[in-house]
Amino acid sequence: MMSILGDRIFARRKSSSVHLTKIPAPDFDLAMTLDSGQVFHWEKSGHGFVGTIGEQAVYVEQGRNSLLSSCGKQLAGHYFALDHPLAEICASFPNDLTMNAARKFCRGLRIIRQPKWECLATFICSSMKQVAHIRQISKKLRERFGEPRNVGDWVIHTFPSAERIAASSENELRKCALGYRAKNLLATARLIARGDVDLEKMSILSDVDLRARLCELPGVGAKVANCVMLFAYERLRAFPIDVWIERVLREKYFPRERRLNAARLRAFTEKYFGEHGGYAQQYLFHHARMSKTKIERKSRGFVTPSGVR
DNA sequence: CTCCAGGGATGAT
DNA sequence: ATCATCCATGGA
Repeated sequence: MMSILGDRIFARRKSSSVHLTKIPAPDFDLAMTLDSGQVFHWEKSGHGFVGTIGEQAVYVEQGRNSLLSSCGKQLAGHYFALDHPLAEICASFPNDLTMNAARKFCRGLRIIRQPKWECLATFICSSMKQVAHIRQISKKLRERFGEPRNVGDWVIHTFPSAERIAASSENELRKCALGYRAKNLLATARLIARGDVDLEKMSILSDVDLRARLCELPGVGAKVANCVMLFAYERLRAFPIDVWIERVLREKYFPRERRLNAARLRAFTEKYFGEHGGYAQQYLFHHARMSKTKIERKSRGFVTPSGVR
């Protein structure tokens, strides 16, 4: 109760005490981008969000056709991919009812450029977890193992390095609500900390080779590999298929179609959604997720009270 | 309370 | 090569 009130006052003071630079950003929706399930650590604060870009703490806020940022234009512009030709990208999506609805709903959503280790580690923790849970895990990892940084009156934490995680223990990681994922995160962190795997050098690999190399890491399968390729390696063709996307594909693109395995779904998505398939996937994912939670909220008011039984 | 979640590794057909 | 099970956790 006290902390909630304190946070609000804090936020207002912070947003007025930090100097913001204005970056032209037509066709950009900050809130949609940060709430679309591609990045999990940004927190609402005042009229904007507080988070980290790499090692730096940053406050960002939506402006009129612009992005207001406490950090340099270069850093924020690159992170939020303001240079992506969004109109062209959206125009490359297939022209069908499902895709058109998602494209309209997600206007201004951009695939951002995340640090590779941070993105990989977060998605290793994402398996069989709801977005809200992933946010909690990310926060706990940062608060326990990351380094504090200041922005305005706020203190937030960087995402811990692979070396720091590697120096931890499975038991310690499990305190961050990781469950069985702790072992995988620790094993992958150790491979990277030891130098057996160099995420930066893997940038030169082709899509096929990069995916294969990522899948060699403990806790990384096709889905997580595609997320990391899309969100950290700027492979805009990578098409992660999770439970939400699979549901959309089956219901909208293969209604009443038995015998649909992972291989056939993958073959379809690769040829149908094209060179920016990852972008299309993110639009479909966010639209489906927002639509369902809205329906659930709406129907809840009409449901008979629980406890009747 | 039950249900389910941005899955992956493993072992059985 | 496909398919079934198990794995921890907590918000809805």
